[in-house]
Amino acid sequence: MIERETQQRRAIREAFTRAGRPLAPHEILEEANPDAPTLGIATVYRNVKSLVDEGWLKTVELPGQPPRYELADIGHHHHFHCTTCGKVFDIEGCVGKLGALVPRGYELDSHDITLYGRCDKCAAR
Amino acid sequence: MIERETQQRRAIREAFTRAGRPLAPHEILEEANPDAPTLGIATVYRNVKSLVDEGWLKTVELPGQPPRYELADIGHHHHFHCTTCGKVFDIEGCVGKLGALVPRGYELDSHDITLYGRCDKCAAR
DNA sequence: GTCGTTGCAAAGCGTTTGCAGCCTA
DNA sequence: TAGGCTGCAAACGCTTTGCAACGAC
Repeated sequence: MIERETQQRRAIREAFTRAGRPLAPHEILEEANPDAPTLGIATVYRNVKSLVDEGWLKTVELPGQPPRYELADIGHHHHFHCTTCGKVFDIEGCVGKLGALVPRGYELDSHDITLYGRCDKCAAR
Repeated sequence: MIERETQQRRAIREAFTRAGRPLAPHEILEEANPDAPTLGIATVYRNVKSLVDEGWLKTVELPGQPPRYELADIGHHHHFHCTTCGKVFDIEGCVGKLGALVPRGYELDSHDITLYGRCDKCAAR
């Protein structure tokens, strides 16, 4: 599908490896700006889509938020959404016994957990 | 703010008490159609907004989904999203020890848990 | 009869698509 | 050089807003 490694595509990849947290399309644009000042939002959307298709990125959906994306090679984890700065951070670990919550007759496949509060930088202020 | 109890507003209220689950705007339109066949989507949005403002409804945000709404007077709970029929159901109970997941320096305020799978009707097929 | 509310249509906003020119291979 | 990729602008789908007509009080 994607066959060429362009400046723009490289800048988008580096934005993710540098950030180390899930990025929304407009955050990608900002993060990649030093490497690719003329990068357009349409190019961000197109490259993100192909990077997800080829398994380099995965989609991170949080309640009430536009989709973000992060490197696909990190394992099962959840997310912390800072309500002050708006950034999203990865959280390690998971809780057990979610199956106990499911009503009789329902079949559980997977789950999402989102934590809300203040990140270390925002809490320190 | 809202001063009049119109046919449309009554139909929207009844849609929620009848459904007993979170409803998205288009689901409200369908559910209220028997009571208010000419109901317009703009009216749904305006009434939902005012019902949230006055505390009769609350917003239910699920990952990757448009906002839904449900009666505000039900307590803390989470949601089950059926990946077959697309409907959302309330789940009672909650897990503990989420605080243990939070990194040092972060402050936890609240959380969302979303379960995915098949509801009883879809699982029975 | 007043004036808040409704329904339509236009405006917004974020995302996707069409197309001519650019640039990687 | 060829053809995939980019950037702009138009198209889209969902939500919000403007406005004239309607209807609750």
